[in-house]
Amino acid sequence: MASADFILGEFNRKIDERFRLSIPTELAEPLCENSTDLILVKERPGCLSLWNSTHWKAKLDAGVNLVKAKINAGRLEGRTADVQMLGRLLSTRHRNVQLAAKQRMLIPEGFREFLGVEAGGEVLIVGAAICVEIWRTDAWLANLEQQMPEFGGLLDTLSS
Amino acid sequence: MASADFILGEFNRKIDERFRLSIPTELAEPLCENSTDLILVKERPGCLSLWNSTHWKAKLDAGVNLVKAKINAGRLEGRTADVQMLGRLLSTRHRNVQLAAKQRMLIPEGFREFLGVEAGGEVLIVGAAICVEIWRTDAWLANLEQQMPEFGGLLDTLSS
DNA sequence: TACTTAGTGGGCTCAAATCCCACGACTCGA
DNA sequence: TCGAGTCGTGGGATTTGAGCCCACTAAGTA
Repeated sequence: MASADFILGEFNRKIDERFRLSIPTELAEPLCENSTDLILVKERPGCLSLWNSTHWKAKLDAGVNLVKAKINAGRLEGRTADVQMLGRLLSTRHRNVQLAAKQRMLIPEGFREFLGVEAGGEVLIVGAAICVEIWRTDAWLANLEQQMPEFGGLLDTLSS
Repeated sequence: MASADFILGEFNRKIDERFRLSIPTELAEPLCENSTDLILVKERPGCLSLWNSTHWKAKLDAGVNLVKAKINAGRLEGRTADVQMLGRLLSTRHRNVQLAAKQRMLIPEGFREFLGVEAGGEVLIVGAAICVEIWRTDAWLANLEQQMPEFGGLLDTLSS
């Protein structure tokens, strides 16, 4: 990964009548270092994340290759169901999207329901260091309430 | 930290119809030693704090840079979710602001609700030794009531 | 009193965010 | 096969808000 800076910042945005969302320049720029190709991922109900596609591929391939190696080595014989589920998730969890002019992207069918925001609704766009997250407002608040107290400890753990 | 003096003093200020707030000269001067760049932080509901950006960076960057270094070294591969959470919290907790002419700053969207003061409302600006705090009046009073009795003991502990 | 300085209000401008419309591809049913 | 409706895409028009600047006022000072 480039020794890039963390992607940080918090913004309010409205979703179009046609489910388009414009990403603020501060976040779009570091995200699209080399291409306007992005990966949209279902994180949890009420939250999607956006990744630079090359970073994402690197991250994903590493994991997938490990699993493949294990399968080939016969080390997942008894775990067929788990492997199936992994495949299923790989299929549905993420998708390529493009940033069009004005940094606009279309939130595809399937991701709309997951995000849970109707056309014309509001979302929060948040920099999450290595990616950008799109939050339904109430999910964001609930999550924040829960995690804010952990902040100090988290920095300690990760940096130690 | 520079062997600067403590930043002290208490002032009433009005927040503009446009959410502008002018920082008293006594507090703004020591805060802006070298630049008009400041960091605005969400401390607790009803209270924001303002930091000299170089001091703040020193305080935070130490930890953050460690995390960055670990990421670049590939040592947090399995901890993506934690890194994301850290970034998310970094994004929402603080933001750069600038002091314009007359030491006026704009309280950004997101911090307004947190402070809980509507346009045209009153706040207290308080020097807190190493930073400046902006308080909603009632939050300030509640806090004061609770902490005042501890003052004597605190001075003893910190100075001994 | 005249002058200076700090705090506040408000006008102007520019850029960004949002609104809105038009076009073309595609689907579906008659 | 054709027309109507839907959806993705592009781009112009409008609005909103942040930054800049100036004017007014009140308080402190010579």
